[in-house]
Amino acid sequence: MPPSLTRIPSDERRERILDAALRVFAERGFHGATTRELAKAAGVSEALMFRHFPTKEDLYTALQSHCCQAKSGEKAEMLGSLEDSTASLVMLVHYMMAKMLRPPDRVPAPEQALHRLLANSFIEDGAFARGFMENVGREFIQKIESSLAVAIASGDGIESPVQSRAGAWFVQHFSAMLMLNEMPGQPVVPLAVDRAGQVEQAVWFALLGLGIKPAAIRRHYHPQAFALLMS
Amino acid sequence: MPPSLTRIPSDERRERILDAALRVFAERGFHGATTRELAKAAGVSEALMFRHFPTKEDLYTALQSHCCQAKSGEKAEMLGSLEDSTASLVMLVHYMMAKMLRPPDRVPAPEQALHRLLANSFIEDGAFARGFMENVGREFIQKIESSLAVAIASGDGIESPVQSRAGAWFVQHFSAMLMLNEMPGQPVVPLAVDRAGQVEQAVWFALLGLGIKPAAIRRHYHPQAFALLMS
DNA sequence: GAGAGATGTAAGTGAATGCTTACATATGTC
DNA sequence: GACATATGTAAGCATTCACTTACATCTCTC
Repeated sequence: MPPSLTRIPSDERRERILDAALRVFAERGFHGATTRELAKAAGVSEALMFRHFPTKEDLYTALQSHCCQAKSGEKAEMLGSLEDSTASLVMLVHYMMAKMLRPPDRVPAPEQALHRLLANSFIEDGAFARGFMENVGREFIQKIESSLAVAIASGDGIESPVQSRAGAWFVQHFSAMLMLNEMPGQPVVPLAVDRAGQVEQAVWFALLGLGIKPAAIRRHYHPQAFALLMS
Repeated sequence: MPPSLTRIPSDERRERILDAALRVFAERGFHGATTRELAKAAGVSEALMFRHFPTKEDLYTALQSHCCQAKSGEKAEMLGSLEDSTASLVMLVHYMMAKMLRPPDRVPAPEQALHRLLANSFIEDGAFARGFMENVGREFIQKIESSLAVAIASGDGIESPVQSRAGAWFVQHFSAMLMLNEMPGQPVVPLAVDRAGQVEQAVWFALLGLGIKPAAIRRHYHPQAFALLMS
């Protein structure tokens, strides 16, 4: 071993390789990424990379489960401290839309890379996306679902054929597609001139779709206040 | 030239290669598809394929513009014969959702392949998806937009911050994500047990999101009748 | 029927790809 | 301090890749 390169414990090296692989796989896709690129991005030789991950495919799947574990349980505390109410529902929906409609340069690189991996999974067998949604999205969905049920019971929302569970996933799907739309450098469909108005419209669309009454939305949703709160 | 293979005019051969390439590129992605596979799927030698399309990338982009032209103007007449009204809006939204929520084995293979190409484009630079949306989705969006405006003016819909244009795209985004969700063999998020109920809920969500009043939806939307009409 | 040009293929080409081999250095243990 | 083991690399290996070359056959024109 050349003395120029620091000696590093095995598991830490493993993580560094995974971190680098996330970037490369996200940019190039599975087939587009070469093992040379992957090794170079991690700052190691191919041989060492292949010692940690016997095949390129092993690295890819290891990366996927790594992402699932890393993100899991990140915002459980925030959700736990939130009561089930119309206000919470409005809050959650605004949070989702604002997050998904961030301009691409405001999205941290690792998060963007994760999004690309997820999008790729939809085109492949969907296994990664399925696992990710189950581990990470579930609490979020459950919170929306229970808040929606309370909102309807309290008279803030109407009874409609849209069941709470399905409605919660609809909101998630809708916001995911808003993000997908912005994933290329230039958005596929340019929605509006100003981001803030865009978020506000998306929030209204989602809340109305869930059956929340316009009066209740007006009462609970103050976009500019929310924007300040979350920046 | 071996006598076993029929001689075919150049432009027809070109189309056959494109048809085969659609299948292969959709299944494997750009980097995953090899020129051998592409040629074999088209039933020609690589050399001939390269005579028609100088590089693999040329074939890919030619395929994309081929798809745009092929689909364009397909249902203009149906949309043209539709008046701007709440009924039309309900009809259009149901049509979209029913179409996007078909079980994968009921979606014709070329259409499914096109969807995969589109999804890939979102991960890449989005240029193909952008072109496709402009050429193909525009009329649809415009019809939803104008019908929505009429519905609101007639009192069937409320005035909300969601503008007609944005709302129309929201519906399109929402339905697109429903389809993406079903694109892998097994859906990423299993929404409901029965398809019909799933479509009905999606339609309600979209119409409510646009600001259509529940009473108006109930008046114009009769899922089972629509399902019969369209089968 | 002969020349021209289009349609077609078999058999490569160099370069790149995923992966291995052979070997060197560091570290912990007794 | 020497042995075992883990960390690391340089230099390939066989294969596959996108793409060419050289050549054969068909069809149209005159």
